[in-house]
Amino acid sequence: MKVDLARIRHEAGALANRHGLDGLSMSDLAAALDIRTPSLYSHVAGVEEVKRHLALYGLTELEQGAVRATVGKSGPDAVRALFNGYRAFAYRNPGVYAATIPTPPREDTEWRVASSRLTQTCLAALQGYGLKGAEAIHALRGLRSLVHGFASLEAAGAMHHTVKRDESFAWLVEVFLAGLQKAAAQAQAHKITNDPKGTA
Amino acid sequence: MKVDLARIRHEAGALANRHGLDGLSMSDLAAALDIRTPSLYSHVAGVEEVKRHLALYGLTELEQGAVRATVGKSGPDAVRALFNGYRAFAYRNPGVYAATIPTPPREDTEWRVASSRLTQTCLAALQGYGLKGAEAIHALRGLRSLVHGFASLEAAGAMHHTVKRDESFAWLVEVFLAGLQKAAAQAQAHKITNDPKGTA
DNA sequence: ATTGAAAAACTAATGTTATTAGGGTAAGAA
DNA sequence: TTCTTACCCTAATAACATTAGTTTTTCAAT
Repeated sequence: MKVDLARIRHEAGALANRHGLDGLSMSDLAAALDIRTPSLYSHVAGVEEVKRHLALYGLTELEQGAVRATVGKSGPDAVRALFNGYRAFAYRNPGVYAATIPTPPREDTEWRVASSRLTQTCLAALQGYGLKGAEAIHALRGLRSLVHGFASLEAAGAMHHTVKRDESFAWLVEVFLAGLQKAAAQAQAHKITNDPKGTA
Repeated sequence: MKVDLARIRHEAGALANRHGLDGLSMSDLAAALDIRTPSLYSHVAGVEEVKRHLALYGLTELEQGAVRATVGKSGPDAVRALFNGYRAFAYRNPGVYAATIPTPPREDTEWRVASSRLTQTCLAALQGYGLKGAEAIHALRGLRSLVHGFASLEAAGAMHHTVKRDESFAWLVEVFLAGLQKAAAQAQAHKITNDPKGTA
């Protein structure tokens, strides 16, 4: 069968999901594509580039999923939907998800763009809370820390009681939303205090 | 110089912190100890066992740090101190910290004990909120997800604006505490509703 | 249809790492 | 002092990534 980038990405993703991102090898990938290992180098420069393609794919999927999940929603509903979609993707594609974590190198514009698109979409989902400047960054980082932490502990097998994992995630999301609410209210109060007529 | 387990652990930790846990190799470790690679096998069974020792060390440090940080504190103060200590350790020892994440195999009692000791200490720090059953587990998982998520994104270089990282972490901790507070209050309310005289 | 260049496959070789096998040395207990 | 054990060594094997160099396939232009 024809070997192209799409198929490489697909098989690499499947392998990474099965054996872990670190367990992904050029040998296994070549075998899955039914060619010899060195032949892979006609298509990709090396294992790093394979992982880079996985990262691009994962970031795009996450971003599109986030858009689909949050469209037409706002406030807590949007954030909840974002959380659930994000976690579901990470849970179903642990290897691909892991590839999205490293920070792209400065010179890799394509990767950086994909990464920042996801960031923008997450920020958009938080819009309803009206957080400004540093607060918005804090919220964004909090959101990412929360999903990433939960998803990677889940993937590491740290959470035994299968039944309650969804419940725990939902609980944590609500905790976050409550805190977010409070932060938004305080920010609002400050603004009114400092600029009562909202003319700033 | 004499080679023993303590020195192996020490050098392995240093290497893992410098080059990442995955970058830790038997070759580098042997070189750091000034012996040939195969000689390492007189002391440890392989790279897996080296990582296991790192995990044991990391779990112990985290637990002792948590105890030291929270002693004499309760409620939000205890949880805040736990968060800060946990993150500080992960930040200063990214390689060792990464070793503490995988779930120990069923048969490895020592590792499992170290792991569950840390869990118990975290639970103890949350005691003040009086959460019962599933709620307590949710809170515990939430706490771990937050620190782990934040610490590993931080280690991955995901958070650029250096200045504000501490601020973001503090913000996230406060969000969690606010949510915890609310959850505790609701749990209390339910208890009173269902068993007004508290005789259950 | 034929040819000629580019793409993509192959074999062979190099270097790195983990690990095992087997042999020598030095230190400490009998 | 001798013997045993612990610890070091060299040599060898196997898995992997990658490079070099060659052949085959493909496909577009004649």
